Amino acid sequence: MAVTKVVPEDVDRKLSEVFTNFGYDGASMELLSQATGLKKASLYHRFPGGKRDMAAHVLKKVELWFQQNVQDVIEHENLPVEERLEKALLAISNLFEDGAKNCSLRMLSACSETPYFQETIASCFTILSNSFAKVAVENGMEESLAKTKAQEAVINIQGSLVLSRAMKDNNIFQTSIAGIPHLLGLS
Amino acid sequence: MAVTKVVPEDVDRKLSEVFTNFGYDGASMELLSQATGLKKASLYHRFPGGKRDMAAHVLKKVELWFQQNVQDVIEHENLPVEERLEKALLAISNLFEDGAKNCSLRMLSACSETPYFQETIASCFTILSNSFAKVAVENGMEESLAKTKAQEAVINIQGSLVLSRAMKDNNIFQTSIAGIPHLLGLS
DNA sequence: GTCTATAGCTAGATAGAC
DNA sequence: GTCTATCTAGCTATAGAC
Repeated sequence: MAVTKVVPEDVDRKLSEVFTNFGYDGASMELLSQATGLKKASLYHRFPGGKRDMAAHVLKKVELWFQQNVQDVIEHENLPVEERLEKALLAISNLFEDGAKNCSLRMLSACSETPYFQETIASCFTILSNSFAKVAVENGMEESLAKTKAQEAVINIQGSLVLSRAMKDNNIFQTSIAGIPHLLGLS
Repeated sequence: MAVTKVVPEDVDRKLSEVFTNFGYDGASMELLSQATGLKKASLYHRFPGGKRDMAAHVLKKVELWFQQNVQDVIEHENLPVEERLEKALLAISNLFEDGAKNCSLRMLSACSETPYFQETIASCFTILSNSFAKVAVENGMEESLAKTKAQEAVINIQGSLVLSRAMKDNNIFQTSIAGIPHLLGLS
């Protein structure tokens, strides 16, 4: 019998880590089992659809994270617009560990099961882009330009993460994040 | 017996396609065999180190491609600087099929074998970045700013490819490519 | 240099005890 | 709800004929 209970949030976090570090095909049931501390049969009990269910579940959690830590912060927090943006960007920096961690969205957006994940992945990018656009508009930028600049900000995050890890230089990511307020017309 | 000879260039291209579409772990020997038309034992004859050798070989070809189609074009072609940049950007657009195709560098930069590929992948990004910087400097931009802008251009290419495929909208990639001359101080 | 055949292993997935 | 034990299919890789 298990002496320590397995907390669901810990399981979610570990599953996310394995998918993010190894990709969908690289994340074997064995790795997922070792990381969570749950035997394979237990994982299948929680996720009857197997790996695909686990990855879909992880992505739904990521979507929720972006809603809470980016969208809600920018739309509903009682702070000046530049501080709401800073708070969201800080959360994003922490999520990606200043450029040291891969993006789960990207890691799961190019595998054989991607069609099952595509909608949630696109939703995450849309949340991010719409939130950035809201900041720019609130600061006086014209709406269609704001949408363009917001998409550029999302592109900068993804692109700089790719390069940071390929070049082993987290400054690339950090510089890109630091440039987003200016890109959106702030400061 | 084989009626048609297997041309090495075709094998290289097919190997690249499978790794680019499925990633390293998703590219099974069976898929690689079917795509090239060579049986598994024949692939091992050509690449004694197996999949790792194949991926490393593919990446060396990609590096050569960037040297010939970007670096050499920008450094040695007898054309005005803006036309050399346009030519290189057109080659890049074709390489990624206007945003419809994944980037092999990115697909191979996050798997268990990545340490063996890291140097070549970083070299490709460096070639691209240095070439863009050269364009900007040639056009009068101060050198350290040129380096920053060139890196932004590479980030835009990678990031827009990620987003284009996640959002199923090739315009994202095409718009990013179209913005690179301006980013580097041209037009 | 390409093939057929197969070894040896690990993958994802399930049965059934507790 | 977690476990041990196990199945089958697929994987990487090799042996040896032609």
